[in-house]
Amino acid sequence: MAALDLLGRRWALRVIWELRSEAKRFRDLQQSSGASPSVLNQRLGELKQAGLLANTAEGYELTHAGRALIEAISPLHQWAEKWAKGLGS
Amino acid sequence: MAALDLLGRRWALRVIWELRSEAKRFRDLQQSSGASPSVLNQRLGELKQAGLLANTAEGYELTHAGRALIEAISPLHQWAEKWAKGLGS
DNA sequence: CGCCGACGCTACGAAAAACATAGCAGGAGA
DNA sequence: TCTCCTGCTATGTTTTTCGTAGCGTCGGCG
Repeated sequence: MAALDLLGRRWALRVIWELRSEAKRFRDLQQSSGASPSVLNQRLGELKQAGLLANTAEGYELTHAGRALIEAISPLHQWAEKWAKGLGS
Repeated sequence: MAALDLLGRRWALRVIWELRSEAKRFRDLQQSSGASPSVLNQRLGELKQAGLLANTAEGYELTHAGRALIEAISPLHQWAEKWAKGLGS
């Protein structure tokens, strides 16, 4: 899983996740994710170079590869929800 | 995705991944993952508390919840392989 | 008993990553 | 020109991770 080197970095998966349904602007990503601008910019650069997202006129949005990643993450998301509920028990 | 707070930390997913097929000892995990003992111990504590793994007589191994996570990660793994190949093009 | 190795883990200082905050440069509109 | 929004950078501080060394315990084995 070499992809973990990229996606394991802080905010990387989070940014992808934030863009799952719509394009967002730099400052919006900053707010909704909570990352500081320097790191956010760094991650955006890395993810852009990895071909997962692109900066369009509407802001940052996922590429085809990025949307494929979202689908691959979907089971993980479902697991996360179940797991979060189970923590209280 | 609150689970990202836990799994997004460095080595967290990696440790889970290393345990996917068999139990491993502390030092083995250290070697195969590459994490330093202090962080590894920290992550192991967090993951243990999260109920994803346990320290048995055979070493660290995944719990039921941990194995469920592995299954949830599986599509991500497949995506990662395709993506890694596509980077060269 | 004493010695040895493997075990999980901790301590320590150094390096790297992420932090919060302030501010820059460019473009659009009034 | 003035103002606002855009993406982004600069700075100094805090947090995280790193690399290495070493501790305490336990089970064999002589």
